[in-house]
Amino acid sequence: MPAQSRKQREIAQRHSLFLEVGRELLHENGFHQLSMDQVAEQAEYSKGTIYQHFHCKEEMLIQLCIQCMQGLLFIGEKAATYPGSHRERLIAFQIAHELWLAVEPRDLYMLQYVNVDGVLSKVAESSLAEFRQMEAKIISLCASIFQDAMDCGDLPVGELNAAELVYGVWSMCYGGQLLRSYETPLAEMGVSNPGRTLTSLLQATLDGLRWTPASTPEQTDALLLHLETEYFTEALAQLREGCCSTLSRG
Amino acid sequence: MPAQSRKQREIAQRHSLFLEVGRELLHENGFHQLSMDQVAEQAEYSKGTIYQHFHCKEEMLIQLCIQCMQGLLFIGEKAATYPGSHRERLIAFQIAHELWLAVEPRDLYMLQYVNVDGVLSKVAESSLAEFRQMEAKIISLCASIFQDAMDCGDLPVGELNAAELVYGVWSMCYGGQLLRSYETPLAEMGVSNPGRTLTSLLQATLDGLRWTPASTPEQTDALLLHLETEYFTEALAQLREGCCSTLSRG
DNA sequence: TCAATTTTTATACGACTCGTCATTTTTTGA
DNA sequence: TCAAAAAATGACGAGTCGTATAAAAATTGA
Repeated sequence: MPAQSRKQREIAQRHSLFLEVGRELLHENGFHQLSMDQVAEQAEYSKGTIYQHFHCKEEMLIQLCIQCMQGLLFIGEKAATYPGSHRERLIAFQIAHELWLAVEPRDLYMLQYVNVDGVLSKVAESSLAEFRQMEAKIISLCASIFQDAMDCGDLPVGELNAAELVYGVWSMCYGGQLLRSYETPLAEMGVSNPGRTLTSLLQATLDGLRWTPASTPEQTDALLLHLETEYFTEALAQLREGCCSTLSRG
Repeated sequence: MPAQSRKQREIAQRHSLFLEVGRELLHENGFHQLSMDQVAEQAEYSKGTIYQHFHCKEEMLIQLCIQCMQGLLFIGEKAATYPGSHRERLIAFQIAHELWLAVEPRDLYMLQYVNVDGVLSKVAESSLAEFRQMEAKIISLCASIFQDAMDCGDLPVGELNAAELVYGVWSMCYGGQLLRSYETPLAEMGVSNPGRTLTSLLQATLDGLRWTPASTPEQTDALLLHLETEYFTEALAQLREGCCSTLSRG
């Protein structure tokens, strides 16, 4: 007895197809301009069929976001198990975030859409729960790095607890990526490499928190090089493949 | 000869009325749900008249954003002239940002809407120019604090230039406020006072950058108290008034 | 094999929105 | 007062979402 019948497999495949088409159209035109009729046409199914899979446009969006966050969680887990100091793990986590977004920068828009205009109030309860769960997992993954560093004494316990530190780092990463996605001319301002800027600033913050050992620019450069060209390459390749294979082409 | 004729004054007043009505409806329902028919009805004018003032919905949004940023610039200038150390000025700048948003938290949504869905590509060129100019002014205001601190030796010149430091701080403030505006349960996570968390983290970052004198939690508390209950009170009152007086009631 | 039943797909439709433009109303100036 | 100019109006076309009904296809059972 197969785990899924032929019919069920077909339905699941269609679901993936719709998501993939939706993702592409969303990237091209934005959420507001995304039309369900267009998705139907492009996927070569009727609108009624689409609405059997997603009871509203917002539901489609949140499912795309969940996919998106699964990718982030995947590479975040890789970062959290980096074989090095706790400090290196935290930097790896930030870099993971950077690299993940670099795979498909337009995904960032999805995460913005989903948080405005009452989108979350329209989606299915189960989808919202899954979304929140993904969020919580990523947060706790990051928090565990801080907590471990405190437990082993690398990071002295100060004013802020692990959750607060996560909030701060997350703010900086997320805000930094949003600002880059906006059309504000950062380069003209004098910010030539925003990702590297955030890493340096994060290192400064960790120094300020008295996280030992302190950082040097040379060490940071070496770590970044290693992470970007070696440690994460396989995970990134999987991520890229995962992105496209949701269509289950071929 | 009056600077403006009666007619011109009437038109300007109507313009303000439309913006005010638009702002309220935007706050209530979000940008996508904001209907120009509704604005027309609420303002007791016809839609055609509205469209004489704003050639599209997006144009209305960006004008609201410009108003919004004028408020931020106003209180930011107050922060940048805080009579204290450069370091205190920078903290004042962050607090100004916090207090400004506290006056009308829903304004943050506007600043998000305007940066997605190709809104900026639909607005009048002059509006976009004004928007960018406001942005640039706020950025350079913040950059000047960093630059002054470097010039006088309080902040050693390191890896990052003033613009890059602004980018980092701005990322943290903006990202932090967005995360708060989302419905993610920060309090449950363990972040009881996000604003204070960011200030502490900013202080840690400045410590890490070797900005002298170093901070202590007690000094920070005292500074915050002074800023929130004394230094900014008048500016905030003006901001609140400005918010409502755009309608030019009475 | 073939009719009855169930499931799946397609599409016409109502309700709503944006932005336009011909028509109506108001204002201006002789 | 009254004609010309300016401004305000709202019906309209085009396009969207989500639904509900009709058509088609697949499955069943004899």
